[in-house]
Amino acid sequence: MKRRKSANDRLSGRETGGIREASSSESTEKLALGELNGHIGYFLRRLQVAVFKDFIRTLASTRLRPAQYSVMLVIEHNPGRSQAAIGQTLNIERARLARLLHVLERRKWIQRRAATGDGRSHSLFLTGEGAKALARIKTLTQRHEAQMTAFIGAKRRALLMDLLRDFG
Amino acid sequence: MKRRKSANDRLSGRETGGIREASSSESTEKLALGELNGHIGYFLRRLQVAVFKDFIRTLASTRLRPAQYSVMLVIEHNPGRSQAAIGQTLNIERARLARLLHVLERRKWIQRRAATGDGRSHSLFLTGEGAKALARIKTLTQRHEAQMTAFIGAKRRALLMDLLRDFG
DNA sequence: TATTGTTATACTCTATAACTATA
DNA sequence: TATAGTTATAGAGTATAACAATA
Repeated sequence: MKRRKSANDRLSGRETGGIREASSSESTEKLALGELNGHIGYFLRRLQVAVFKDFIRTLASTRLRPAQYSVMLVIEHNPGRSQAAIGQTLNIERARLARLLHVLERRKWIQRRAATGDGRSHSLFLTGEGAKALARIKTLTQRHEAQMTAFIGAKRRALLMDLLRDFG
Repeated sequence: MKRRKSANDRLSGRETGGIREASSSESTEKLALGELNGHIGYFLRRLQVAVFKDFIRTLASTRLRPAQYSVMLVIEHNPGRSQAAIGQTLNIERARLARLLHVLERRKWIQRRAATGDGRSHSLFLTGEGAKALARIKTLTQRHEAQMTAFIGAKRRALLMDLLRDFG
């Protein structure tokens, strides 16, 4: 296979805007990985952590976590749906989603209304303030995604997306 | 691109040995993801979580977490190295690695010895018991990886490995 | 009985800071 | 001063269990 030497260079922060900020003094000796080389989970995890770190750093000013962002997006695109539906879509456990929504509610970015027809359900909506905040947030997440495309390489990223989408 | 319908079927547990155990009664309605469709981090995370869940389930009898497994492997393949070297290799923060090693030490699977030449360092080794346990553990992780190959598809897995290895 | 949402507990993981002992 | 390792704390994410209200 073709191995892009530049990928590891960028990972190490040896180029501009690298993900890790390894100082040149720090001895970055890498040991043998053994059977880890045969585990796809290991490599999936490494890249996922790097991508999430960039997301969190790029969105730091908003104090919005990846999971919170995904919930706001799904509410925006599916207004009025229940917590159960959101949780099933994003694989977020209902207990965790309840607390996550409380945080977003405290920031006045989302709103719960009594669901028509089922007294147990809440219908979820973005507030006007939440929609405005999300628009601003999207300019940051677009910047994040552009950084990831530069980091991974446009072609490699497209290939990965095609391979990964099936499992979303 | 070719979209393997069977991938989502397996994800939903509709085939034998599926990853999720969605009962057929449970309404698995998926909502629109919006801009999430353009974020590679989202899809990386989904698959990584699925793979780690299978790892944890397959190794449940050993109560060994993915991070602990990776540390034991790197110690096995690099006996006598310091905690700093292990941590740098696996991107595990030193404070976290210290506690993780205490757990493995309490199970008598690893051993710290005073490093020759630097009084600050510990040299890390597997114990005989640890090496034996790791051999047994590897039969389980091989089973896990075989399950992942069946889940992802051998060809797709190979393509992913090639694309992801660059960032490890 | 089952589902929706809530609260609570426990454990893992990540990120820091402060500390010691050595270099 | 800097590094290796330790301890502690705080927050996020995950996994359960128990509960009230409703279906």
